[in-house]
Amino acid sequence: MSIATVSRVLNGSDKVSEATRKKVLDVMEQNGYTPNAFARGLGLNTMRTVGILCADSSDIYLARVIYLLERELWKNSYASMLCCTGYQLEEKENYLQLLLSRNVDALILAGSQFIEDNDEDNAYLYEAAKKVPVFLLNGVLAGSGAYSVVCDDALAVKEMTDELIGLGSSHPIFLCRSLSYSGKTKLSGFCRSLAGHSLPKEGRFFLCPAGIPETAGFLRDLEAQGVTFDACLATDDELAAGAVKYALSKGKRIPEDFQVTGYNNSLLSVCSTPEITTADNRVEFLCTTAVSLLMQVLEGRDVPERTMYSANLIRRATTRRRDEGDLPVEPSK
Amino acid sequence: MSIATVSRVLNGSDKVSEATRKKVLDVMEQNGYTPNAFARGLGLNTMRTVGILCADSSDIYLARVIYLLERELWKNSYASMLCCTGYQLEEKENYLQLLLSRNVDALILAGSQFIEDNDEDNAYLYEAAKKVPVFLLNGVLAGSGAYSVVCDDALAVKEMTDELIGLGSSHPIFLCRSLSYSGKTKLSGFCRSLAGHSLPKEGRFFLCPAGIPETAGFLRDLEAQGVTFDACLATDDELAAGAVKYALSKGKRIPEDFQVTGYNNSLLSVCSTPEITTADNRVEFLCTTAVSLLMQVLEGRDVPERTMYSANLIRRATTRRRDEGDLPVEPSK
DNA sequence: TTGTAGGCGTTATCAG
DNA sequence: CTGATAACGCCTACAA
Repeated sequence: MSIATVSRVLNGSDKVSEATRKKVLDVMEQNGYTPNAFARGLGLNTMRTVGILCADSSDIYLARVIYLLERELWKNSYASMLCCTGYQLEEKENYLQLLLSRNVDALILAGSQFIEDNDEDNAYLYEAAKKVPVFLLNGVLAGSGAYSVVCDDALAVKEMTDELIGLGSSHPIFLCRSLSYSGKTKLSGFCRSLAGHSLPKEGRFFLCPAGIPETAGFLRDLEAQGVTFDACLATDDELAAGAVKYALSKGKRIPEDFQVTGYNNSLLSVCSTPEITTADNRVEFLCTTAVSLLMQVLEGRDVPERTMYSANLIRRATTRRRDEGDLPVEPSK
Repeated sequence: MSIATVSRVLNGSDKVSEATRKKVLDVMEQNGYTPNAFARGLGLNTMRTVGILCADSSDIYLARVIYLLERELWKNSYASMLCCTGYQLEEKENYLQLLLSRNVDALILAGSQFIEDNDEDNAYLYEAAKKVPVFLLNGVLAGSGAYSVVCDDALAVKEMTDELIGLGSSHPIFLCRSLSYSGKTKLSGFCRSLAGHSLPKEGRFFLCPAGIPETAGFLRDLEAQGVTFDACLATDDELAAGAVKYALSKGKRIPEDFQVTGYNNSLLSVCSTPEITTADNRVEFLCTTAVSLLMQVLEGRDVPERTMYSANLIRRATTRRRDEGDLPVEPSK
């Protein structure tokens, strides 16, 4: 019963007789032996760990992404190292360095906050991608070497805008929290729709501070400043909830006087009253796909560097109805 | 410039001349050298990593806990290994084993789902606590060896119940998702209040399925079954939001006909209309305290095994007012 | 099928 | 202050 034999048992080698295997396992059990992970890592050059980066895991959407990623990785016997970077570029770089210095097997960047406008600022991502597989969720890196899985947000927003306009809105506005990759993508969908309806896009989109009451206040200010709007397309459900609060506070009827759409089909969309029409961007699909692709990459297989899928429109009470045949839909949470 | 010197530079030893230190750093820079974390771990017997266990990181409350813990640990240069165990005992044990087998420096169990009724089922926690410091957030282990930081939920719920009754409710009910440690604690506060007002507690508390529409449906069923209630104390804001939906669907006026309180002061409490009266259990305080204590334990210092703090009542629109002097309060998110 | 021995990349303990 | 050198605990040819 040498050290080597123990190692073989540990690694499930088939070159061990059933008898000794059992004996080894017994002894391990009795002595409460746990192999040293570091030494193991040294030898195998991996600890089966992937680093997950996100700006803020307390965001209701990202929280769900994190959860699903972790569960999926665990199924493949990978552990997850979570890093909440915040929104500062420098912090993101620091965290990424940390992860790399810990020899993670791969990186998953959750959320579109990781793509900077200035491509130079993405250099560290390119560098990282040379060392380990890097997966971007809802973000695309130009030259790449990294993999990305993205939802076709532009299309979804375009369709939503088309629908709002079709339902009678003549002055829709677009509200987003920041012009991140996803913010810009969604905005492009909004603009495409406006263009298709020969509506001007100038002065129709706004950056809005975070928070539900803040958003409501922001819209009240907008109205006070003389901006006309009869519908609001928000880039997430929280903003949309704020828009709903705005309408309620001004005595506007939803959806008769004012229509609202959110994004993500989160709990907030059904917590709000009236319940919010939103886009379900299928987080579950996003996460299982990403992890599945990642596993393939780690096995050395070739996978497409970019996969895109589309969102589903969930019609609820903040938009008008053309017909009444629809069934109620559950939030994705 | 031997290997030993490099090591010393890496570990910031003071026994290196400034000249050679600089030279080493230069060479490291040029060759893009990154020390091997596993070998490092082998030598130091730590990788400065703590394992965070939670049942479901997509829960709006736990998500915030996770976020705050990670940030706080990172400030102390510890990385976080996240494990979402779900609610099955077996999975919890598996995850805990995984973490232990990876030689984490400590464990943090976030949420009260980790304390089982049958103390035998907590054996694995006691075992774990013998190997590394174990911190329980919102949960207490009887004999211990583990540390716990808990909010005095019983008191908070008692006060809320007292207040509802004082404001005219004669038939309050208590709604919770499960009889976890925290569920039971809150329930005890509820019962204490009822007893204080000579109200019977029999048939006044209920286990309610998850989900906002489900909760609303549950209350409608309850009413249909002939249960009388004019106020609902929910153990979290999601349940409370469901209760609000119930009242709206039945045309009850809030708070005149029906009062509601939530718990956690989460985004849901202000997303709902009307906004929900809730208890702020100060997650931030919880997390910073826990990590700070953990750091002390890791430094070998003695810290109390149990620290308790109290929640703040946040009065909003789902409960009646005695006086009107209060100021609006922001959610803790 | 099993045991032996070298190597993995650091840290830490000694001498110099 | 610096340089050998023995751990650290496991993995993996290679030998038996």
